[in-house]
Parts: sequence; C-alpha cells; structure tokens
Amino acid sequence: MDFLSELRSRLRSALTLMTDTPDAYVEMLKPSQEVKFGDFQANCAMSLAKLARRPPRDVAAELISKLDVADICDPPEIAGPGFINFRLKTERLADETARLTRDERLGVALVATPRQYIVDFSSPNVAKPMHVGHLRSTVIGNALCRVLRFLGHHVLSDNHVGDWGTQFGMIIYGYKHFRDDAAYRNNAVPELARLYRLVNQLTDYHTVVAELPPLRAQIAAKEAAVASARQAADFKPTDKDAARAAKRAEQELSEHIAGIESAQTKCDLVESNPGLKSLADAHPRIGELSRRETALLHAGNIENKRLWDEFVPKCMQALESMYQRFGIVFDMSLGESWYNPMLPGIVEELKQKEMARISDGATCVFVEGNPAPFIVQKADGAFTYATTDLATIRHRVETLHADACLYVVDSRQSEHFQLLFATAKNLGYSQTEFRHVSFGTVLGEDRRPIKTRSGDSIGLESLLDEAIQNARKIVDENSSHLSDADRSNVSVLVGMGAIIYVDLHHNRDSDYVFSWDKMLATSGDTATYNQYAYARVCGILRKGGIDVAELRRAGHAIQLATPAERALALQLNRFSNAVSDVAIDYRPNLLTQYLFETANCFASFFNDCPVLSAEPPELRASRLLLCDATARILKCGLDLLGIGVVQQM
RNA sequence: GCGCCCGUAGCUCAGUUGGAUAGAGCAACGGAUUUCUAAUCCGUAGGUCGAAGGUUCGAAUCCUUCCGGGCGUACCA
Repeated sequence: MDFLSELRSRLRSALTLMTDTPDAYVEMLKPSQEVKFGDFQANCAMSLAKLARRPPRDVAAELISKLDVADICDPPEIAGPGFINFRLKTERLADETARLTRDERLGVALVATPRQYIVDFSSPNVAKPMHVGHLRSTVIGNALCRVLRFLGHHVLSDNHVGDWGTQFGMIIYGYKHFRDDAAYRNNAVPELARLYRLVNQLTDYHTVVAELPPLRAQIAAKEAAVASARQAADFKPTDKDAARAAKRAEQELSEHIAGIESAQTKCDLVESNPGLKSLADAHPRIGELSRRETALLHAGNIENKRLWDEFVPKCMQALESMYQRFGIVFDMSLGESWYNPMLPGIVEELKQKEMARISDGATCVFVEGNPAPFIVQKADGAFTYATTDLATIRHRVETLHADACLYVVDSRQSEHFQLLFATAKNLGYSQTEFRHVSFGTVLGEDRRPIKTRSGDSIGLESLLDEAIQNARKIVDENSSHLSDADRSNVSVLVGMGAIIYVDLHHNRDSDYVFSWDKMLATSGDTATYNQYAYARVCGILRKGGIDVAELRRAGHAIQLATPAERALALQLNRFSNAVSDVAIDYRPNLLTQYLFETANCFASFFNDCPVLSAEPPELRASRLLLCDATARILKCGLDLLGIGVVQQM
C-alpha cells in the first residue's frame, strides 16, 4: 500500500463532510519533515479554519473525529497552531513492508490511464562533436523516458538530429576545398568535424575583419555618452534615472569593448597562423559560398545530396557509439532532414489560415502577446527550425498520436518553444500537452559556460574517458580484492554514474558549476555512495549464501524494533511516491534525492543492525528481507536514472 | 528598451500548490568499528534566505520597489 495515497484518500472522505472543495486540502497532507512530527503531517486545518473563522485547533479536532485511520495510524495528534501529525502503526508498517519485499514492482503501481509520450532529447548536430552542453539533454531525457515507461506510459524517444542546417553547407564547402583524403578515409567523422571548425573559423574571420573598423569607430561616441551621462548623474546625485542611465552607458561601453576584444582574438588566431591566413585570403567569400552550398542541398542538388548521403550515416554511427556508453537506445532518430518534404505545406497552410504574413521579406507568425516574430520562411526562401518543429509536431500528433510531447532542451530556447506551442495550438493541436522541459547551462568554475583552457567546449568523449580513468585510480586504491577485469568494469560504472548523477541531482532549471572534483567525488551525495550501498547489501547476501528467491517466497514477517529498521522500512515504502513525483513535473532530481536518503537509511541500519549474526532466526530473516528490498530499490532507482550497479566494488 | 530566469552556510546545491527551530553534500573540528565492504556511521560549528516594504494565524516561497547577476530578443539551431 502507498501510505501517502491511502491517508489522503481517508482524509478526503473526512473533508467532504466539512467542505465542498476537499481536493486542495487533501494535497496538504505530506510526509513529515522531521521525525519528531511523526511520519506524515496534514496542514489543512489552518486553512479551513481561516474560511470558517474558527480556531484552527478546533477544526483539527473536528477533522480528526471524522477521520477513520485507526487501522493505519496511532491516534493523530494536534500540534502547534493546528498541524495534525500521523504516526503509522509499526505493525502495519511492518506488514506493508513485508508485502513490498515480495512485490516485483516494489510498490510502484502502473498508471491507470497510460499516455503516449514523445520525448525529444539529446538532438546533437551531426558532424559537430558532442560536448558537455549535450550532456544534460541526453541524461535528463533518458531518465525521463525510463521513469515514464516504468510507470506504464507509452514512450517514444526521438533524437531530433540536426542534419539539415547551415552547418552542413560549411562541411560541404570544407570537403570540396580543404579535405585531407587520407584522414577522411582513415576516420571520416573527426575529419568532417575539423572541416566544420575550419570553415566556421574562416567565416568568422571575414565577418570580424569587416566589423572591427566600425566597431572601433564607435568607441569614441560611446565614451562620450558615458562621460555625459556620468556628468549628468554627478550633477544631480538624487536623480535615480540619471544614475541608471550612466550605469547603462558604462555597461554598454564595457560590453562593446569586450566584443571588440573577442573579435580581435578571432582575428589574431587566424593572422598569427600563416597557413590559416593564406587560406582565409584565398577564400574571401567563404561565408556566402557555404550558405549557397546549404541552399543547393535543400534544392536537391545532386552532388551535395550525394555528399550528404555519404556523410550522415558515418556521423550517425559515431553518435551511436556515444549513446552506447550511456546505454541509450532511441526509438527514432528522425532528423530535421526527414521533415523537409513537409515544410512548404506547413507554410502554405499558415498562409491560408491567415496565421502568417510577410514582414521584412520573411514569412512570420505573430502570436498574441508576443512582439517577436516566429519566422517560418526566411526572405531568401529557406525554411527555419521553426518550420521543421511545426512539421515535427504534425507528425507526432497525427501519425504517432502523441498525448504529450516533451522537449528536453536548453532553457535559452524558451521563447522559441513558447511561440512554437502557441502556433501549434492555433493550428488545432490543442489536445496534446506540449512541454519544454528546460534546463540550465553547465558553467565552468569561472561561472561562464564551460570551456577548456584553449577556449573550446569540453568534448563529451574525453569527459567520459577522464571520469572513468579517475574512477579507476580510486578503484585501485580501494578494491585490491577484485580482479583486473572486475576493476575495469567497476571503473566504467562508477565513472559514468558519477557524471550522470551529478547532472541529474541538480534541479534541472538551475545552471550549475561543473567541477572535476565533484564529478570524481566518491563520498557524500554521489552515484558512488548509492552504488556502494548496493554493493554492501550484495556483500551480506553473498556472505550469507542467501537464496533471495527463496527468501522472498518464504513469507517471513518484518520486525521493526529499532529506529534504524523502522526508518529504513518507511523509506522503502516511499519509493512509489518518489518515482511518480518525477513524472509530475519531469524532475529527476527528486529521485536522486530519494535514493540518497534511502542509501543513507541503509548505511545507518548497516551500522546499527547486524544481519547475518542476528538472533533469533526470525529477526535475521526480517533483516535479510529489508536488505534485499533495499538493494532492489537502489538498483531499480539507479537504473531509472540510467546508472548501473555492481555486486562488488 | 522589452521578455524570461536567478540571488539560501566558506564552497556546490536542495527546499514539492505558503507551514513548525530554513536542510544536504564538500571543506573544518570532535567522536565511533579487534563484527556483514571505513568509498561508512554519529556529532559540533557554520544563515539578517540580496535589500526594503506589503499580503496573513504563518513568507526563502505570493505582491511591489530597489540592488546585483545570467539569458533571450528578425531571418543560426
């Protein structure tokens, strides 16, 4: 039994006798924050009292008198201004725990009405190596898919690969002019990535060279603006607007200077390298020409389409090997290119329905309450990701029959999704839940988006390798009892687990500061801590030579005489709440938090309660069952997050 | 200018539709096991929840203003 749901349902029965709107009050029953307040607390008496203009403790007393929970709890207590505290009867908790230890699903019920979810995540661009920025989407999306599936929903994971955008023209241009045939034959993807970076750099160079003189010319004007604004502010120190204007002017100036510096850096990088400089000089129109390659590709140019057909499978294969390391298998990888044939129809329909109009040459949808345009066709006729995303929605709703579409994408794109969803609704897709599951940026220790010393983003591949390598050092220090092969295996799971867990344990909305120390930490709130707890349970079962199938079948009772045992049992019974909480607002960190608390309860139990040497045999059996259930919940919960476990470490 | 987000312990972060004395981890300090994995456990210390008002039985949470920071803002995705 799920105690929380059961208590809430009992509370609802009592509340219907006192109010017409019990639902809001039912939600106010939740797990207690502190042990001394019991196991659960209801905070609704105060709110009810306000409406009824009665003393809250009286209302609490009346509520208790109407509440039938005697079979589950000790008599509820009124505390403070009118809290109602519930403490489960220990025998009842023990009975339910015994049931849990035999339950294949560990108390997690299947949802009554499964929905069809489409989860769009990871979505890298092909031929650009994956970097830390792709980590969050990949890891969060995977965890959500697993949790939703476990709850009984139908889930289709979709990798909406960027295989059709502007970067492809750059690659084609690079391939045509700069390719190293030997390198390409030897390993195509790194060579394509090199070509992309090269073309990008040369394009930037020409842009920047053109921009620098006017930017420089503006400095004097900006400085003058600062001086006069500052003077005005100093002249009238009480005028806040003047002070603000001065500050804004200063800010503008410093941003301007920073812009020039960064442009200068890009410039210097090319000019200090004679090889690059001569390439740049030889390709003055590289930006324009690589855009043309993109346009040719989209227009069906045979040569470019042939190159595309050649490049994409190679790139997809490289991505695939990355996903294998995470244990991720996508149900679909329908890239942007897949929707290409649908794009003209989308724009046509928007025009017919008079939702789109031409503005500055571009075809735009304007959404009420938002001045920003949603550009579905550029002035040059090219479509944008807005168009592609609309086509994607059409496919997901009409063909895949989605009830809910989740987009696990960087929070910086929130405005895009706001416009996209509003447009989709106006197109008639109003029965589907569209949700931008946004997440914050991974920052470096300087609090800027993470970079290596050379200024590049850290590659995902090297991040994983380094984590595993570091895990190996720690494993070697701690686990001399393991064979070399086992140590390798443990290192992979510990290293990968560390990275995945660090990411998931943050609230997804927050930016977080990446640090190697945290990634590699093996104590405290980490994947390793959870994996270690799991391995310790396995150690007990192994040393005792326990046949767990037999143990579960035997029908032993659970005994909860000590605080550590009771706390652990209560925690195990909350697993189903933790899993379903993740699905409410798509927040995996609620599960990492639960698992850490569970592992922590187990560690205390492990310290206080001997298992194998426990007497009498009934107590030993009870503790063994608690161990077994703990292990299964840790394994299951970590698996839902995409993190593996080992029996020995 | 407009829009969105953020400001919680020395550091990194939780804090579920407003609830009891604001919680973890790391770092610091002090304890625990001749026992099933010490990658552990228990404890101490550390806070004006950016500031000021307001709403009410009750505010880190809701409202207003201000300060500080990030991001987005027309043809990149």
